[in-house]
Amino acid sequence: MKDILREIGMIARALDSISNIEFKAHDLTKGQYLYLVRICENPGIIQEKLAEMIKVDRTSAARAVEKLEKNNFIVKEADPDNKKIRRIFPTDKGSEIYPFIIKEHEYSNQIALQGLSDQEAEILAVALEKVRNNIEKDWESVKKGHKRVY
Amino acid sequence: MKDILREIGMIARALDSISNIEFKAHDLTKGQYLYLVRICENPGIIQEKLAEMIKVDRTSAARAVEKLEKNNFIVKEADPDNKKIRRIFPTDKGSEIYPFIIKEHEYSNQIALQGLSDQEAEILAVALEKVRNNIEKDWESVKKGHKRVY
DNA sequence: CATATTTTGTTGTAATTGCAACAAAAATTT
DNA sequence: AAATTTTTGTTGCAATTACAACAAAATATG
Repeated sequence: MKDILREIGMIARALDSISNIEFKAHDLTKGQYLYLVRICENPGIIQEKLAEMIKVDRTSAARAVEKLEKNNFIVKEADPDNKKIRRIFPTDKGSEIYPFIIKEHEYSNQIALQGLSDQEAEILAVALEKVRNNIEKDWESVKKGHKRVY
Repeated sequence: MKDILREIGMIARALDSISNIEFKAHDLTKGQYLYLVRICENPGIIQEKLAEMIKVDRTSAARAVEKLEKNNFIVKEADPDNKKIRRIFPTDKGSEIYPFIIKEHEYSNQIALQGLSDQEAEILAVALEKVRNNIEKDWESVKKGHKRVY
C-alpha cells in the first residue's frame, strides 16, 4: 500500500512554516492563524471545540487563545446559560486580519494544486476529507488513553 | 476552488499526535520518530538534508539529532573527505526501533485509507506527491526570505 | 435527588521549535 | 589564486507545545 502519511506530514509542515512567516507581518505569532480563522468563522465557539477542530491539545488551545486575547484579536465572553464555558469572538482587530489569512490560504491552495487536473483535485479533496474522518476517530481515542493494537 | 490545506493540516497534526503518544513506549520523545526513520533509511545523511526532507528548520533538526545521539539512537561520524559535514548513522538501538515505526505507520496508513477505493487511493497518493513538490518549492523560497505576492 | 461521570477550564513543568547571529569549511566567481 | 558566496554547523534566546494534575460546573446514572 502506498504511503500517504509522510507526504501529508511534509506538506503540512511546509505550509505551516510558510504561513507562520507570512503572518508575522500581521503580528500573529506561530500558530495563531489556525485559531483566529476558525474563531472568525465560528464566532461564539469555545476552547474545547477549537482544540478538537484544529487537532491540538486542549491546553495548547487554551494558551493560544489566551495570547490572542491578550493581544486583542479576540475576546472571551461569559455565557448567560452556562457558567462553565466562555464563548470566543473576534474583535474588530481580529476580524480585520481574516481576509488576509484567507488570501494567503487561497494562494497556497492554488500553488498546491498546480499541475493537477480539475478531476484529480476534486478526487483529492474528497479523499482527504475521508482520510481526516478516519484519522480523527483514532486521534480522539488515542488521546483519551486507548491503545491501538497492530 | 476546494480547500485542501486545512484537511491536510488537521490530518497531519492528528497523525503526529498519535505517533508521539505511541512512540513514547519506545523512549522516543516528541518528533524524534520523524528523524529516526529517515536516518535508518538514509544512513550517512547529514543534518541539513534531514531538515530539507522533513521540512523543519535547520536548527530544530540539529537539536533533534543531538538528542537522538545523546540517547544512543544514532551516531555522528566525521567524513573523511569533508571536514564540515558529519554523517549520521543509526546505532543498533536505533535500528531496532525502525520496524516498530514502520508498523505504526502502516497501521495508520491503512486506517487513513479506509473507505477509499484502490483507484481513489492511488490518485490520492500521486496527487499528494505533486502537491508536496509544488509546496516545497515555495517553502524553500520563503524560508530564504523571498516574499510571495498575492 | 443524590451520586458518579463527563465536560470545560486552569496552572505548573519540561520539552521541542525556530529565529538571529555567529563561525568555519567548501564551492563558486572574478 | 584571491575574493565572494554558499553550505553546514552551532549557540543563545523566546516562544509554543503538551502532559499531569487539579478544580468546578454540567450532565448522566442509579
